[in-house]
Amino acid sequence: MELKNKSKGSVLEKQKAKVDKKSAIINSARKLFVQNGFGCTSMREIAKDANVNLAMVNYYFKSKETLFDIIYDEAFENMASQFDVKLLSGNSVIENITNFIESYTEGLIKNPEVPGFIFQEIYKNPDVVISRVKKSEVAQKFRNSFFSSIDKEMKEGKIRNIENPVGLLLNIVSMCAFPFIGKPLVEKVIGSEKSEFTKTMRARKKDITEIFKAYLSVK
Amino acid sequence: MELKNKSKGSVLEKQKAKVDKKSAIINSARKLFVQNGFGCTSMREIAKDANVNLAMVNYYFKSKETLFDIIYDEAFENMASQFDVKLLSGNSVIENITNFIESYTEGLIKNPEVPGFIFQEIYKNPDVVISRVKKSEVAQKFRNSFFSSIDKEMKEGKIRNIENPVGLLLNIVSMCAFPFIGKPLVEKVIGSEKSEFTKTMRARKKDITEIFKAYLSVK
DNA sequence: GTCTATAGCGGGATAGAC
DNA sequence: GTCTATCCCGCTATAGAC
Repeated sequence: MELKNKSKGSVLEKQKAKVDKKSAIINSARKLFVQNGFGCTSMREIAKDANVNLAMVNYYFKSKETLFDIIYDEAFENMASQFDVKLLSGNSVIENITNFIESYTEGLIKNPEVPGFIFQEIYKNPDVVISRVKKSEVAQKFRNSFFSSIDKEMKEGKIRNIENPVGLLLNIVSMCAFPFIGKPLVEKVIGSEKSEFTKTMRARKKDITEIFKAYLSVK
Repeated sequence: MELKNKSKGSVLEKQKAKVDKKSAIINSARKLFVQNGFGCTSMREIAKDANVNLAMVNYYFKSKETLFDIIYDEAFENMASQFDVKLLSGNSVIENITNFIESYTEGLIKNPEVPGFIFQEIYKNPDVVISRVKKSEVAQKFRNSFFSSIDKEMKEGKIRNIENPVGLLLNIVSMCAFPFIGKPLVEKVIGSEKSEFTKTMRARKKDITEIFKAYLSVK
């Protein structure tokens, strides 16, 4: 009779197993939390999806909240990493806007489920999102560059008069992010092709940039 | 000794109580479903909030799903009722867009929680939303009017060339609806004043209209 | 119609053997 | 580290007394 042999491996094998299980849990948690939100995802589901014993999930991550926070943090990291030096190299309002739309859209294409995920949880804790954005150095630098370039070019008469620069930024973000929040819906409307969504979002970059170019150029 | 007297009223009183309880349940259900979504709202919470025995909720509404469907339907009705004849009276692209932004924004101001609510549940069942929009007669008529006016004015050279009219409509909807989906966030950013949000959203109507006027006029 | 009580399930978390 | 078994809780829904 052969007995269960699972705990007979070397120390090295155990460590490897540890890493594998941890990341398997993370992967399943990400998938399920993003899909169904915090409230509609159970630890049992996560364990099953990760092919791991339920007790292991609590062993590695202490609680459901802890695990969720890791996934939520990760989502922000993924988006933030998209905003790099390129974003800060704009020398005019139009350049700033063009760079932003480019970076933001490509970030969303790489993480299409992130906005929906973040907004799903926004109602419970809006402050988490705000503090995250405030912490981001790139976001701060971009804001400063964006608003001061608007100020400057308005005085020079290069662009139209903008009464509410924050509103302008909100409008740009709206156009970029909205289709991703409503992705399941937009996909249905566009058609069944899988790659179609990405293609459409990529094409939108030009359109959105064009809209704001036209708007700003009217004096 | 005075006994409990609750079931001693006349038939008329009972009917009144029935209506009161029913609507109390509906009101609490709306509040909680909209706030927390289907998964994170319990029948116990609803009953407690409505000051009604738990069994009564099932007695009147059979199941949680049934109750939720009523609230979801209601949300669509509220938005749809906003799109009336005014919306269909546009004789040009600009008029159509102006009317749409006006109607849609005012509808959202009256039901600010609706977009967040609908989007919260979109991931589970996008088809529900699509079939609802397709059913709406006003929406269909507006679409036809909108697209044919674009076609006409493009040929006449009155507006710029629009390669993707659906995308244009998506952009308009994006700008109008996005701040409402992120309302808790936007409110924090704008400031603590309660009426400030509505004021800001109302002011945006002019800005958004202006953006598309500028965009369309560039040949 | 109204309530209490409870069936029956699934949730998060942990104790304790190995 | 790993697993089983279990605690204790809250959930939806309903049976059944009044």
